[in-house]
Amino acid sequence: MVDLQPDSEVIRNLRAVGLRPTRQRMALARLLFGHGNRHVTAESLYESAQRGGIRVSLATVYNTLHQFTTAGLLRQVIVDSSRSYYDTNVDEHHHFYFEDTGEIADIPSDRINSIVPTDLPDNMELSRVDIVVRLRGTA
Amino acid sequence: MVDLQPDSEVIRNLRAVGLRPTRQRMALARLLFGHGNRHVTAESLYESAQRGGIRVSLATVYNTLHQFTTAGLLRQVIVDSSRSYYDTNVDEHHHFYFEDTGEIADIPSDRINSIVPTDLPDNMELSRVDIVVRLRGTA
DNA sequence: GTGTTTGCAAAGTGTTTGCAATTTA
DNA sequence: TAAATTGCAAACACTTTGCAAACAC
Repeated sequence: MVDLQPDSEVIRNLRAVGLRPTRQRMALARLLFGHGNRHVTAESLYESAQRGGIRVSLATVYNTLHQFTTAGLLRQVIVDSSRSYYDTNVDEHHHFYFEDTGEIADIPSDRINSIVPTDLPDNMELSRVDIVVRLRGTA
Repeated sequence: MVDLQPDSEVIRNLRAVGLRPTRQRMALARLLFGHGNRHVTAESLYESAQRGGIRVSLATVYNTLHQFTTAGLLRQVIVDSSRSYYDTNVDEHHHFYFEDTGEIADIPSDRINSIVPTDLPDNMELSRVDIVVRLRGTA
């Protein structure tokens, strides 16, 4: 698996959002943004890092996920009341959540025209559709 | 505030789902189902109980929420990745989630015809709409 | 009386934080 | 070298669990 992002680009992207390009942040940025969309938890990203031989603490993974989210590089996905998931796709879109495995997949936009999609992944049945309209007080 | 449910009815309803009508379960059932729809967390229900002079432990509140959910009397609402909310309305419907206060309100069904409701509560603005299509493996 | 349920306290899980050591600019 | 970042371990919030005492039937 080739990593197409040169250091300079990763550095530039981090600087662009006001974050110092430390070894840990660069490595995590590569894992997250180097190969298409990902859906991660702190734990899963930490494991990816370990497998990739990246020395980084779990605390730093948590901090980095928050910083990237605040910077708009990641978006939190709420599908489980006991774990936080993060999505590298920050565009407006929705998700399949596989209850059995805890995995998440983007719903292709052409399938979400009706709220309840009729075209589900193979061997999967609908558990339920959750729609949460999140509000905040006006300024 | 009058409690319209006679003991016999609460007992019958609990028995109907295979749960012994203990003092704690009856009292929690009254709190939950006695006065229209409620959206609770373990902590909020525990506080309601305390305010109402009901002696029940937090552990029992957790256990009871699970039992009621398994029995189909409650439904879990996933809006926060660190707390579990339960809704006494188990019919298909959706929610407003007030990020500032952590409160939940049902979305009146006539407002959810378009995915993004145009008619929001006063002084509230849209943070975002989360749609999660929850799937499980076929049998 | 027998099996179920409760309450407590301890343990568990995911997450955050204080702070000294390290790294970046 | 000044400020930001890291990693560790301790602290945290929420939730679950083991087990003896209390309760329901």
